[in-house]
Amino acid sequence: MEYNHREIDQKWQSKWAAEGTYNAESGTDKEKFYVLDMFPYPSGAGLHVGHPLGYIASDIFARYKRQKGFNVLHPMGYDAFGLPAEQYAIQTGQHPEKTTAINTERYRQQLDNIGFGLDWSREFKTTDPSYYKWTQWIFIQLFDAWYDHNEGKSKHIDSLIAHLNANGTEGLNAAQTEILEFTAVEWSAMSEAEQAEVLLNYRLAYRSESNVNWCPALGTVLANDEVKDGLSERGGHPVVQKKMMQWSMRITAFADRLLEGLDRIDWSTSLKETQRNWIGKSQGATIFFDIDGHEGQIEVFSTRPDTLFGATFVTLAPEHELVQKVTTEGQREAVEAYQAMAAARSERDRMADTKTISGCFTGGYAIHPISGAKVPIWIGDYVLASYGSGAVMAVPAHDSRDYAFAKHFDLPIIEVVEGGDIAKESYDAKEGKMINSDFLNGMECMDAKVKMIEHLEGIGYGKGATQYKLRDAIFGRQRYWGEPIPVYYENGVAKTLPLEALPLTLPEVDKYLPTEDGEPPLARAENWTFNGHPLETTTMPGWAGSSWYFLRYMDAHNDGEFAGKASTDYWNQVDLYVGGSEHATGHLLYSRFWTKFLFDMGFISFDEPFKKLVNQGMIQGISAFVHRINGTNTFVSAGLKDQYDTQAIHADVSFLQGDELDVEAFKNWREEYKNAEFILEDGKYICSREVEKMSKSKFNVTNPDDIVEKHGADVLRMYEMFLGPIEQSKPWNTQGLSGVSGFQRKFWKLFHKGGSFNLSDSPADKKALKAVHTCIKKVNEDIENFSMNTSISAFMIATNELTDLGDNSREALEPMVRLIAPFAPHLAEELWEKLGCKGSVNHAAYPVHNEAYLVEDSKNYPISFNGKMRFQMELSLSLSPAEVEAVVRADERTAGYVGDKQIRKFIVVPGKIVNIVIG
RNA sequence: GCCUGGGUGGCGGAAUUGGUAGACGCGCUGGAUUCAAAAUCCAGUUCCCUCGGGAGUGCGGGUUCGAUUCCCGCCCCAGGUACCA
Repeated sequence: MEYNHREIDQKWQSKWAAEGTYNAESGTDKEKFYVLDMFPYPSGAGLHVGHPLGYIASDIFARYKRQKGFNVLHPMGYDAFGLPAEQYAIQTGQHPEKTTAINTERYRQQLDNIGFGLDWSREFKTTDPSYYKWTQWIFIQLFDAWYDHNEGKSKHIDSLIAHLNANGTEGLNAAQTEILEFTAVEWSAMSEAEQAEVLLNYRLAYRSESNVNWCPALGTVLANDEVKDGLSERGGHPVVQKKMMQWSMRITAFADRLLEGLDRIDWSTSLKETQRNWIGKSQGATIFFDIDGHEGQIEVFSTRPDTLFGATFVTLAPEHELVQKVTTEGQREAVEAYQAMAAARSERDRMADTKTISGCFTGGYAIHPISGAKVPIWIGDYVLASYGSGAVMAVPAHDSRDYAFAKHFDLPIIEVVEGGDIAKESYDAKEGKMINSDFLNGMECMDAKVKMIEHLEGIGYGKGATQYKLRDAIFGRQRYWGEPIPVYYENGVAKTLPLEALPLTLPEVDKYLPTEDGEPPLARAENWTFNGHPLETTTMPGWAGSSWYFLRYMDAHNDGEFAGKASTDYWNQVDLYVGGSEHATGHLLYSRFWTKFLFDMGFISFDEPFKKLVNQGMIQGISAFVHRINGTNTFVSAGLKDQYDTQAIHADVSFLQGDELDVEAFKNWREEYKNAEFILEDGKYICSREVEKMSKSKFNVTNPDDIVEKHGADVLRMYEMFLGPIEQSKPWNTQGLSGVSGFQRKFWKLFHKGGSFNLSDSPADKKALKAVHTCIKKVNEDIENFSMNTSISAFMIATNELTDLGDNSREALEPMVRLIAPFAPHLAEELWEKLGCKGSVNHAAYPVHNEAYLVEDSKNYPISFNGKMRFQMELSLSLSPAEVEAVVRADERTAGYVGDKQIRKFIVVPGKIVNIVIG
């Protein structure tokens, strides 16, 4: 009886859907388990075999947990706002909502084909107004909040207003855009507009004039994580710096907590490290230099205040506000020329070219805060205006950039930490004894750092300080296809919409492009106002909707709250989150930020969203190339291509049988190849192969639908797992499927001895039970460790052994059905039904191994003979070393001699193995 | 440059705390079955070799009775990040 995968897949998928087999239970006293996949952006290209890899792994885990008796939440939805749908809309005039609906439909079909155990009753798209109503609501909560560093948490803006009313800024320790100081009286005297302006300085969602990454080609601003190497992540267009009025999120207020939280979650070290680098905490000191002949001071930040005695000049960023003041008449022309040049260089040029040293002397001098020496003030574009105070004290002996600068402009270099050879290069290491440093001499430099900070604080010329690389996140986008920001402007003052007015839905526009005078597309909408006041025209970035979606699944249809407290308390953190590591500095950081905020405000009771995170690797495609001889329409087989001058062209992998090209199929592919000639080797045309990213444009895509159609969903599921460790990237190879397909057939045959379903009720063979329980043990361990690839091997081994033994007892085979259910749910359901068992196998208890079936008889065997002879004995696990020795002595062969050789030594590993060295 | 991860057959990849390296699968070779092919089944498959063995987990050392595993020094690959003071 053959396994008909088409019929069986169909039968169970409909049944699951009809019965809601995978819907999470409500009002249960079972322990919960929340498994989540990073929801997809439904692109027009549909899914390829790489996309479901993580979904399959999480599905196996979720099914396993369900069988272990947990109430499992495993939902799915779509992250549907974003650029591709909008760009398509710009080109075709079609509303992005329509494109999104079509793509979503396609994704759903493809996902259903694979037989995922998902709770579709909680499905939503981030573009649903019923969802983004609450994204907008969260924005309003952020607008109505500030961050109190004294208490280390976010608080409602009313508490800040109360503080300002009573004390002004006295005693205030808030996260802020710029440092403000005023009294309660001054505060009260301000107009409403002035007060609103001041409050924006503290709000967690705020509007300010700031330097942004502007992408002219896309016509929008981008967040730091959306820019790679000075180009936009999407499209690869150049990005320039520009000052603009912008909505931002004060994520920097949470920098320390975002770092600290990493210690409490189970993520990969590399991912945590990526986030730590991105946050970029440095501890050091702020140091003040008086300016020779002028009022005011230059503030610098240094992680090495211990080297202050080695500071021989000060460098300001070209844009630094003090440049104008310190520049002498004689240097003014040169300085202005340098500033102009630096301003003309784009961020990208500046980054690409870090070798060229450039700078200019201002003519002014700063006063060394301790020695009182005059040190020259330079400007140089190696100093970034946006980090720290935009000024550095240059210590060329112990900083490689300062060293290069000093060498280039012939500035003095003073060694203050022993250990390097400063004639050759700077000594940047943070170890060594201090020299040439007055009261620090002889100290270890890290001790000297502490001492110096104390000293500076004592004389009022500096204080300990911490800097972060992390910047506030730009939140507004000059685009159509995003959540409207729920803000209107009354006499120029930004105000948020009341809850009754939400959702603020996207208006209809005639075109999805900016207006002629550069306003965002929403400005095209007729009557884009609230109560007669103009509404904000920028929309939210792609990461807004994905920063809290895991909470919505807990209570997906709640119209009165983003999610009810009872639901969020029960489901709590996501226990297992599976997705790609490319979201390390975007989504995964922003959702941690929003979670901490919602926690502070008491809306949820946990402050880290994802307890355990697994990053799945990418499945690559193996592209095929044909080689066309330049200037001809003749193609030469791969083995002969070096004899010609050729160009490699992608050929569709579907034309290949192994590495051999189906020449006819290729000829019919495109008009230009119709009359192509082929130079064969051994009568075949062989293509060369290369592993690349799987992509439509490389013609190396495998569609999961085709695999499901040919081999069934279970084979696809098991093969994707069998491919290798989940975290690793690996190429897709369709050939390998036959192994898993053959396994499935063999497994099915175990239950169909003699052609029809046939199990014996006699007791199982002892060896069969051993094979089954070995498999149970291995699979349980593998799933817990998330290494499902070796589970498939374990299934294959057990199946081969059972086939060889010819055992078809119910006792041995019934547990195998429950065991394989998470991997091959359709197969398992079918067999479960044939076994006459009640209910879905997906709710049947997961098998637990019985140690008694696994015990080996102890045995002795020689492992090698190499000058000395060694015996290795496997003994009972419970023996002490002394007992082991007794056993060995009792053994005839080891009673002092083995043959004519005397025992030299026992090496006893307690509890397991004894080695006996003989010689 | 810095941080993180990783180098095992023709390929994907296995190897508790150090204990017979190469499980499982693909591919390949030979055989059975077949008019033939596909499918299926059986046997073999790390490399070298004089068929008795010898070498072998990126390279060079070390610890150990014993190292893919632990330590030291290199090389290479992948990802992240980059004038962040």
